[in-house]
Amino acid sequence: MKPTIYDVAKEAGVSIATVSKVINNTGKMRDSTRENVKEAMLRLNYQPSLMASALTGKGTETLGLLVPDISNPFFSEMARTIEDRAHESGMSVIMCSTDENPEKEKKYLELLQRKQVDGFIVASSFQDKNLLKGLKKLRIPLVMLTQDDIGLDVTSVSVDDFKGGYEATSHLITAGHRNIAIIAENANSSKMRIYGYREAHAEHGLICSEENIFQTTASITNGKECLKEMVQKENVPTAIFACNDLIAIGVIQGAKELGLKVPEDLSIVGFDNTILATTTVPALTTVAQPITEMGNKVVDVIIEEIKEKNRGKERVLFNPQLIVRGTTTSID
Amino acid sequence: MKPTIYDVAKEAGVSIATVSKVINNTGKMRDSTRENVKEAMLRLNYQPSLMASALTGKGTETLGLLVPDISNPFFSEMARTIEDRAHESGMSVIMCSTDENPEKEKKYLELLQRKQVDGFIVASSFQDKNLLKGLKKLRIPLVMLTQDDIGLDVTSVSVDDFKGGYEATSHLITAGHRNIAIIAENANSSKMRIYGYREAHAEHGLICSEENIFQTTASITNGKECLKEMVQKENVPTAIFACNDLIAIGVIQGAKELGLKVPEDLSIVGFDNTILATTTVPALTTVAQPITEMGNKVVDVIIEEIKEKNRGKERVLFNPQLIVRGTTTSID
DNA sequence: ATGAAAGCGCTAACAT
DNA sequence: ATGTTAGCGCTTTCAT
Repeated sequence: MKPTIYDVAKEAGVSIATVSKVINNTGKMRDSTRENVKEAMLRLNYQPSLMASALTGKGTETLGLLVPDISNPFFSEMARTIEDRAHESGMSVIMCSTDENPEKEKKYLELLQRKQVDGFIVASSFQDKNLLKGLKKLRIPLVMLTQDDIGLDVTSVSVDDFKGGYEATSHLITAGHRNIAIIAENANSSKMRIYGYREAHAEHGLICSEENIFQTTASITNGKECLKEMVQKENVPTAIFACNDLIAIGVIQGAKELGLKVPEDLSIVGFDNTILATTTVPALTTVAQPITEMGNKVVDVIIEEIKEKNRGKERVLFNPQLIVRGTTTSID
Repeated sequence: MKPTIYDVAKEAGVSIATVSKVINNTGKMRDSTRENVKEAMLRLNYQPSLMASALTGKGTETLGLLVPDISNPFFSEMARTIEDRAHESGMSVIMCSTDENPEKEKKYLELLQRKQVDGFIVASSFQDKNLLKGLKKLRIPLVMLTQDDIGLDVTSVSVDDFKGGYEATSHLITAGHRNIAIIAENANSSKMRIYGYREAHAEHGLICSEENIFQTTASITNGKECLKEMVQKENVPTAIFACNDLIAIGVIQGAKELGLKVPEDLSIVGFDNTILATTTVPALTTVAQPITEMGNKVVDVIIEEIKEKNRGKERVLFNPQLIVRGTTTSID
């Protein structure tokens, strides 16, 4: 059997209370006692049970991370930095992929609550905001990542989507493009990117046709489909701003299949700057989210909230950065 | 406060034992009682605490997954299928990236033990086998994924690396290549792939020069470096078998920088068939691991082991499949 | 400085 | 069919 606090107490010839104190580094006692107990722990290879201590009201030292899909490079890269930062504070992370499916969202949220995670990080899109309200009501720490909801009074860490959309589009407009399509996701972040897209047009005195605004869910296939749809409608833009790298790659591949040259016939800008943006040829011009900074920040923030339950809610906005690579060029 | 089993008992007018029985669907009781209790649970929005039940000896319904790096698409894709399959059995997954660093391996192993995970899945390379032996000694369920160690009597799920290496190399040899380099990882799986590479040479009556065998760790940069090294040594092969997609992509990019045309000047075969293999141009010829099947299997197996602790250890081998795409061509 | 004991929310053996 | 009760391994208050 694994040794318990009782075994250690016996081994060290003290009471379990004393052992508990050395485990938690609390209370006062003779140095020799402390050493004595420590040695006993070592001898028995004792590991305090987190279950038991969690039961007494202490935390589980576990974070719940809800993402749409961990196999999407954007989220796996984000997850990696979250994992590392969390471990620095002795926290581990349980990850769940929701597929943006409200049933799964509910299921995982409940599951993680039963596991008594100390806090939740909810990334990019959560369909059922009421579930989140439920968490708030129970005063369970929650931070939203890469999304924020005006209706929900919750701390959030995201990139400035408006600015990102604006810069991507401006880049294209400046390069001479006048017929620019945008392929967005059905997410709040995309909504802001669309506004940025509009703003860029407005600022240059251009009007943007509603027909150039497409919505889909993030995947290579859908990106490809979208482009084909444009071609069928015989309204092929000279440039496309895809609201994430996955879609952008779909567009690149679709272009290839359709015999369109990138960037000569079609310029493409992505969003996220995942590893995928560096593996295409030509490499993808994209709007980078500072994934590492954001991941670190979101962990810092959730840990803060766990420590002092009702802190003022902040909304942290990071700056996106346009990274010009090979998929965009000027025309005329 | 969150309702406890006592609250439910009071609400339903029964004892906590009865409530416990309906939670676990055990014991016998009047249907009306069961219904009555269920309604009480609903009314209070009661969620049984997994902490408490874990403390009484039941499992935590949590799996520990150790991978080298969750941000590597191969592992994130694998993690995704593991997560899904685990959830089907009501298990969640805590993921940890070890970076193949023995310190981290140790740290995470201990951490997860303290969290009392019901079992471990250890993927691709674990430096310190002794740690694993420790687990075995404590009779903690453990399954190795994408690696197996002859010395360790442990269940494993992997792809047939020998066969994979053999097929990748045969494909190249059949295409007329005679100077084929292999870039391997410092892992056991790569060892078998190298043997497959040798076997293919032998079978065709070819000798393979030791100078053509390179070892590195998986990353795009390292792939690039390796190719440059070859060029410096002025021994540029006509084909390279990279032991994973990441390295293969590095080689592709390196080739581009060096002015080598793929596949005309240099054929390249990867391994894994991750999403990355589909985003390069030309798309990467690679050896596919059946990620979904493997992920499902490894979960099934670990759950079996959790159920009946000492089962016969099995070694499951999946078939790799060569997927010919654009980075290989015949010469002469 | 150290220890005794109550309790955290649950399970399971044993009573009733 | 239902309830009583003794743990599970730990924290924490209150004594000593």
